[in-house]
Amino acid sequence: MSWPLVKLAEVATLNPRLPKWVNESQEVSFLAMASVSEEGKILNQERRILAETKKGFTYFERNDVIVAKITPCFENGKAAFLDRLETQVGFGSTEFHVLRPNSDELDGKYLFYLIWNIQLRSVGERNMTGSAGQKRVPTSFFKDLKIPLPPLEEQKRIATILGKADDIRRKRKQAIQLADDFLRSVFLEMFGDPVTNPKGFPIGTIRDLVESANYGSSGKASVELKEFPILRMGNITYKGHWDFSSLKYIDLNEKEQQKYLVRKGDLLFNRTNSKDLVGKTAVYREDEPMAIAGYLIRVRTNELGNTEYISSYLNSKHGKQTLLNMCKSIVGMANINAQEMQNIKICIPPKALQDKFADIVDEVVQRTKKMTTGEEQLNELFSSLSQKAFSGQL
DNA sequence: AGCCTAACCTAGCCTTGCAG
DNA sequence: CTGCAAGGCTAGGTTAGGCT
Repeated sequence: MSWPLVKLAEVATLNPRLPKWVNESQEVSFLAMASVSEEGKILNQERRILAETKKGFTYFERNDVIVAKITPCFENGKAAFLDRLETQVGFGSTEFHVLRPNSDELDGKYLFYLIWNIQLRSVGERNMTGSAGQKRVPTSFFKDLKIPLPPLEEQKRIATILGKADDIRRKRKQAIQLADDFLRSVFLEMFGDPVTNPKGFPIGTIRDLVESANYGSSGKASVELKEFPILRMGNITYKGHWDFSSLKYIDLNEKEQQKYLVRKGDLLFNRTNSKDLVGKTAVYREDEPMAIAGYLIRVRTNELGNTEYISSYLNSKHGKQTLLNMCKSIVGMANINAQEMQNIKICIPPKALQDKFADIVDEVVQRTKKMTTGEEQLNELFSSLSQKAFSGQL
């Protein structure tokens, strides 16, 4: 059975105008673009008095659906169903479209999942208008959008099923976060707080643990497929994880391969970035070799150190603070060179203890990897579930 | 006249290439 | 090796011009 297709404009109001009854002294929730997550959630609701809200901001109400219109927020899935809006009336970025379902015909949560599904598939992309760098989805896209419209009760059923699938997906994400927290507490338990060094380990510098610290290749990275993927600063996340989603490539001769390839267990350090992001650190844990760009430093340890220990140290709260303090008084951009990085003070626990910690990290990482692939499968499941739901096969 | 939208502008941050 | 300038990208602010 497939549902009748109806123009969205017939069952919802698009970008409604501010009604007269709204009072200037009234308190409203304010949602900037950044307060809506790509998971379709509201992150924080700022409270403002309406009179202080500058003219031109977008008006919406509780139970509306808002969708980012500007690229890339649209493609990234910035949208939300405002059932938890803390005030009846809200304002937000001008880059939102507001969709207000007619309550007797269209369920808000159903509409949200429908729109979100379209967003994540970027069906709207070809309808975007504007200059190359600044594209937006025009209102006409939503006005003319034909949506499948089952009876209200059926819409609610579909929204509930999709909501549950979405919850499972989110819980999986939380589990991955928990693994992170777990490793942090294992670190603390094994080595103590690095500030107070309660276990009385000898204190040295990272240099004491390092065999070599080399810069990467300054060769130009190419989007086209070449012999080796090349890791750039964006591939290391702030938390010290890997994001291989946008790789570039490079060819290397034999000599360069020695210098610029990373292997399992190498530590990588981002030496140039903004103040907050300089010093992003992660351990490379893949089997196949990759190259590194010039603004990354490849660190290999000697018989006293394990890269997992150093990485966890630099990714700890204290480590992050240390890095931040090192690049003080530099505006806009910060550098920490290979020497300065090796000057960082660190406790030196026995190698066996560091190795034991690395084994635990390894085990947790392997398990998390399985969960991450599970996460991808869940994303696909959710996606195909949505397809089925909206075509009347659920 | 007032409203709305597409187009344009900009600040601030992030990346990258490259000179010394 | 290293620091830095240039340029790109994103979110969000402003404006011109068309429509009612």
